[in-house]
Amino acid sequence: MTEVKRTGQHVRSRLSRARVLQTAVAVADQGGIGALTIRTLAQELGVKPMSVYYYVLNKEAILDGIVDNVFSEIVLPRVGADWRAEMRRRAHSVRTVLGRHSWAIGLLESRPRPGPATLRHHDAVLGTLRSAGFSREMTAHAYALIDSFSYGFALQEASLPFEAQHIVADGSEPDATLFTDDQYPHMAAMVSEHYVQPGYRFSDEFDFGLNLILDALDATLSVD
Amino acid sequence: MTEVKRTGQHVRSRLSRARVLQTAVAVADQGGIGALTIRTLAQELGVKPMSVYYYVLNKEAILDGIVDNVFSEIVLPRVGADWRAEMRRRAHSVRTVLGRHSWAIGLLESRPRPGPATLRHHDAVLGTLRSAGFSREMTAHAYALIDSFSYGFALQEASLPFEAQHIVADGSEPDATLFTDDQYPHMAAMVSEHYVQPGYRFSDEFDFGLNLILDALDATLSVD
DNA sequence: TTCCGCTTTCGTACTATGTATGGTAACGTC
DNA sequence: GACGTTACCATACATAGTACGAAAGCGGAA
Repeated sequence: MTEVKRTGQHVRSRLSRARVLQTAVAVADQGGIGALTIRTLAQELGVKPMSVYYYVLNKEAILDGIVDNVFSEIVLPRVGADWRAEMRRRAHSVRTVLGRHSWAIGLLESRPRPGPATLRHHDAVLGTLRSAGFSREMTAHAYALIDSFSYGFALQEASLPFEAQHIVADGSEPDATLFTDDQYPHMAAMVSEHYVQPGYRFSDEFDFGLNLILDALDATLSVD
Repeated sequence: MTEVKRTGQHVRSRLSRARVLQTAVAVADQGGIGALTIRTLAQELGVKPMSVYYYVLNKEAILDGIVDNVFSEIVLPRVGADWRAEMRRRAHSVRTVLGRHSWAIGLLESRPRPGPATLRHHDAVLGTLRSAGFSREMTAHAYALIDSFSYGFALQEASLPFEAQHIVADGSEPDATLFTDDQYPHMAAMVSEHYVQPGYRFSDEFDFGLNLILDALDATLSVD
């Protein structure tokens, strides 16, 4: 199970906080956050359960840690560069990363203590907006708005009841009964006439919303 | 503990799916979602643990159910009425309700099967937008945008690291070290010069973002 | 009243999980 | 080689969800 080690030299498989967190992310990615238990984590690490407690205080600390790990995957906007391009790049990164680790979205609500990567991230966003000429007030506005949209979009994507896959892959219409139901006429109409239409992908809504927001924010800059 | 019952008449405390879910919401509101266990729930219902399984398939079903219960608290937009007023009213309701039951935000990600209240809700939103004159395409855009913002804002509020309470009530500055740190200069500046300033409340950002979004959506209507 | 069958509630017990407590093994240093 | 420090682990306990099947309450039929 463990690796060979030579005099004073560990060849591999040395535990560390970083390895614990990385592996925890991998486990959650694979089986959802519910699959992340101390025991599965230890197994994946090739180690016995109690060993992980040498590197982490408790499971809560692991959750805090992996959320911060996820944040570290998000691309940092470059302070001083064109703010729209940077904000767009970052927003797309948020969506991609939170899509890859959708369990992290659910963890956000209940984790009020940000880690270093999270702070570094926020710092870069604020810096980019400020250096673009936004006032402190407008920076706060823009920051809350862009993040709300990005997180909320990721949250919606994670909980989508119908996905292209379902609809296409599933021979039988998926819960069509639910939507075709007369109880929800507008929904039924939108689903049949728009959402399930060939070209439609919910993910495309991201760019629409983001552009609308960035345009409107941009407008406040030139007025100012 | 249980109530008196007369011949054929139960005076109170009869279990039911509705009562189970209501109580579950109450328990989660009080102690967080972590406090919601079958045993605490049963206790609160004045019943033994296994009794709740007569009304619910399993704990997952309870979680699905309470999320739908939360949605039922959100005010429905009135189809046909002034869409901006209705959307604003609904968005505020979303924020209020999700603020009251912030554990529900974390549950959303992982619960792709909406309940009846949720569907009714979405139906009303879609109907309101459609009857306001938005095309199907624009309705889909607007719907995704408004909801992303609302959910995301609630999510951010739930995970705010600094709250007026903390800052005011806590004699000792709360983790001021974190923010004053030179590592995060822009953040430190924004915190000290804006966020902790007397008049500032994060919750006010909601109206800014919402107005910006509604204005921009409105503009597409008149152009059309 | 007694019996019966249905609905509702519960007792017991098994498995999984987080983790407290205190080992034990490995390793660098003298 | 002895020893303190670091890294890992064995055991055990409290708490979780819930399978399984029994019991208790009820309305009506006999």
